[in-house]
Amino acid sequence: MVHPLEETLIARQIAPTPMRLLVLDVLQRHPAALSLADVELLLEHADRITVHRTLKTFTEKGLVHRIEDGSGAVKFALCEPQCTPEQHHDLHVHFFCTRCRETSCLPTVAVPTIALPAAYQVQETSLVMKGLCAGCAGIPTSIS
Amino acid sequence: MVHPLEETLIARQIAPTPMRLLVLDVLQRHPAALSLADVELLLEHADRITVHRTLKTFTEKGLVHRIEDGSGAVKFALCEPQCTPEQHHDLHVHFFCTRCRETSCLPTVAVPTIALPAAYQVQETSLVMKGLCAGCAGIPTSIS
DNA sequence: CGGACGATGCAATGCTATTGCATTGTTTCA
DNA sequence: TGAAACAATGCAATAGCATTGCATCGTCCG
Ligand SMILES: [Mn+2]
Ligand SMILES: [Mn+2]
Ligand SMILES: [Zn+2]
Ligand SMILES: [Zn+2]
Repeated sequence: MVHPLEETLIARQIAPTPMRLLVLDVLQRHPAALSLADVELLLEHADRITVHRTLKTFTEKGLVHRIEDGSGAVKFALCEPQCTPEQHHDLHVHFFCTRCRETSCLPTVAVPTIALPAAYQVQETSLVMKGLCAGCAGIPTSIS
Repeated sequence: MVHPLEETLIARQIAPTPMRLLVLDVLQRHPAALSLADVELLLEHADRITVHRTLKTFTEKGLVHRIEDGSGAVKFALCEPQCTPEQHHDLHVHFFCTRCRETSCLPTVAVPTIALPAAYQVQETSLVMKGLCAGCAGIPTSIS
């Protein structure tokens, strides 16, 4: 009997090393998407470069997807189980909160199909909405 | 009679300095969105920092909009005449070509309205599509 | 004239991402 | 088992973009 975290990695052809299990664990525990710096902070003594290469491997194997939210740092979030590197099944909208700077996947909000002039060959669509998240919406920006 | 470029700046409450006129001119001449480095290259002897602050001023005054295309560098493109810093009227899709790395505004392709769970307060929507542009679509990636 | 203000330009810094390279750990196979 | 082969790790260094600090310059009043 293998640990569930190990199974997840093995299913994606990723050798389950201690560091990778730690990174996967922290990704699973956190609802919001995490940047490289976030993971580094949450894994107190992890080397930044190793985490970077771990996230790169995860991305290449279809375990996580990259989110460019305009915050300056790329965020990472777990993919759906049926995702592969070639074919992603979690083509959803992402939300970036301008107050708490957290980025979330919105699995229930699919990216709509957009028709482009025929000359374009679309490979990928990224839809990021910015504003106040559920937690921040009720809080005024400052007490004045 | 004032020069048309000067009129454009004055209409946006921007003092028409020589540097600003040069940056506006290069933005008008180029169909694709330009990064800070692009403008710096096109304006041979311009100081990088001054161009940076010029683009920042233009953005704050509603003359240009920022495009985060995931290329690593923010791109800038002219807004429609009726845009203001508070209210943009050019909420269109942007296209990033993965081959020539050019980013274009698609003024004819509007960003669709996306319904989010009520708790979210949306301020802005960014929709970037990636693939091959009209010019690059016909060209194979390499001769093999 | 002289101060106030904005614009400019050089230097320095911050932040994120990435590469080089030596070391360590693990698997393979004779 | 033992050595080669390979993968993973960690430290150092570098690259690239963005931003800030600060002194200077120019212009516009008063
Ligand atoms: Mn997601
Ligand atoms: Mn645009
Ligand atoms: Zn928030
Ligand atoms: Zn192209």
